Amino acid sequence: MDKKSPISVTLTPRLESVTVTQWVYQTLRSAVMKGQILPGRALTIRELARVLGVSPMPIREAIRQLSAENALEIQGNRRVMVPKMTAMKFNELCEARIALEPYAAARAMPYLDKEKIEQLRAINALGDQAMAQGNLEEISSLNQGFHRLLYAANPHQVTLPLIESLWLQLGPFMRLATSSLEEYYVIDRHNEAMQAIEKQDSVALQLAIKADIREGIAFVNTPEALHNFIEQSNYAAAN
Amino acid sequence: MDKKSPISVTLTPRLESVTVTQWVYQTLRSAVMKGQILPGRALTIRELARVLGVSPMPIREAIRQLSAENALEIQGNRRVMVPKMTAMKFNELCEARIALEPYAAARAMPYLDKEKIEQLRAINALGDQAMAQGNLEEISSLNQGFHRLLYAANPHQVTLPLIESLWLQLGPFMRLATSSLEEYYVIDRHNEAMQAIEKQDSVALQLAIKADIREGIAFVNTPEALHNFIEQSNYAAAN
DNA sequence: TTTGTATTTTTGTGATCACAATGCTCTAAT
DNA sequence: ATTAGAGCATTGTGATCACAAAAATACAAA
Repeated sequence: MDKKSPISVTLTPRLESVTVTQWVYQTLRSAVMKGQILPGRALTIRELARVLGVSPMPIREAIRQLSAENALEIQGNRRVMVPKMTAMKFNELCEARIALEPYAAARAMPYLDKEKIEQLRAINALGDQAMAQGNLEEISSLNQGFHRLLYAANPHQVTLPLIESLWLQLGPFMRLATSSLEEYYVIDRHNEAMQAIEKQDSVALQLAIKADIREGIAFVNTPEALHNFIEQSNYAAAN
Repeated sequence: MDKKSPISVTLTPRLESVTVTQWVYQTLRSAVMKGQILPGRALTIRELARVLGVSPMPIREAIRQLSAENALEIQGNRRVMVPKMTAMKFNELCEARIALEPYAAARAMPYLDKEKIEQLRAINALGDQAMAQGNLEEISSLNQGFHRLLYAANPHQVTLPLIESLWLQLGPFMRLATSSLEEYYVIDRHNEAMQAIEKQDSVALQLAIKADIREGIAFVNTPEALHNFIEQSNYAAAN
C-alpha cells in the first residue's frame, strides 16, 4: 500500500478546547521529536490525514507551521520531509545552542523567584531519579523541561522560540542516536546551574549551561562517532 | 465599512511560478516590515483576502507561517495582529541580535570567497549612495541585505532563519520610529567589517557587527527616547 | 447618558471539491 | 536486461461551503 515505511505516530486523545489544527500540530511535533518520522521519509498531506483521522486541512496548516520552525523541510518538488542530518549541520546546531542558551539563561536569572527555583529543583530531582532508572526518554524530556522552565522565567520572551526551533531540529537525530546507546552518561551540570542561580552569579550560570550542552552531546565527541551516528540515523530513510 | 483604519498593502504582481500562498506570504511579510499594518490592528482572514484579491485559504496558511516566525501574534480570541512593542521587548530583541549576529558572521567568514566579498562591497557602495541621498527606506533595506548576504555565506545554515525572525519583530517598530526622524545618522561599520573579513580576523568582524547593531539602534539610546518612540508607534493602534 | 440584554452579522474552523502538476507503473523497443 | 515513453494514480493547491463561536449592533430599562 505505502511505498515507504509506514508512519506510526502516538495519538493522544484530543481535548475539546483544543482545535483540530493545534492537536495535529502537537501530535506531529512530538512525532518528529521522538524520531517516529524518519528523516528523508516523504510525507504527504493525505497520508497524514488518514493516519491522524482528520481532513487534509488541519494537516496543511500544521505542516506549514512546522516548516516555518524548521522542523520540516519543503523540497522544491513541494514534498515535505524531516530534514536529514549532516555532520556540519549538527555542529552548527550545537554551536547555535551554545551561543543562545547561556545568554537566555543569564537574561532569565533575575526573574527566578523562589517558586520557580523550587520547580527547577523538582525537575532536577525527577531527572536524577530517571537517571538512576536509566530511562532515556524521561532523562532527555526532563532535561529539556529544565532548560525551558529556566529560560521561560524571562517574561519578555524572544529567545525561547528560537531555542525551541533548534531543539526541534536536533531532536530527531538525538533520539535516533541515543536510542542505540545502552548507557548514556550525563554528568549533571544542573546542580551547578542551581548554585549559580542562588548566588545570582550570571557568569557561573552561563558556564554551567554551556557545559551542560557540551556534555549532552559528548557521546558524539569524535568525528568518527558523529559520522557513524548520522549514517545510522539516515539509514532507514536511505532505502 | 471597516471599524478600524483601512489596511493598505503594496501589491506586487505575482509571477506565474510562485504559488498564491507564497505570494501572499511575501506580500504580508513586507507589509509588516514596512509598518503598513499597525501593531495592535486586528486582522481578519476575510478582510485580507478581500484586500489581496484571493480566497481565504492562502491567507490562512500565510498567517500561520508568519505567526510561527513571531511576525504575527495569535491572541486567545484567535484574533491576529502585529505584536505591540514594549521597551523591555525591544531591549530583548536587540540583545538577542547582538548574541546571534556576531556569532553568525564569524561562522560565515570562512566561506566568503572573492565573489561574495565583491557582492558585499557592491551593497556597501549602494548603501553609501542611499546615505548621501538620505533615502531611509533604501538605507535600512541595503543594511539588512548586507547582513543577510554575509550570514548566508555559511552553507550549513541554521542561524539565518532565527535572525530573520528577530528582524521581523523589530522591523515594524524601526520603520515607524525612524520615519519620524528627519535625519538618521548611521556611522558605517560595514567597512570595518569588510576589512576584518579581508584579514580573516574573526574577532574584529564580531566587534564590527556588534557595533553596527548597537549604533543602528542608537537613536533610541536614552530610555525616554525609547519610551516616546514606542508610544508613538503604538499610538494609531490604541484608538 | 449609561448599562444590560437580545438579535444580527461576521469570524475562524474544518471538510469537500476541482484541477493542474507531479510521480508512478506498465509496456514496448532497443 | 535496460530504458524510454505513454497512461494512470496520487499529489498539492486553491476555492467554496457549512457551522458554531465570537463580536458588533440595536434596543430596552435605569
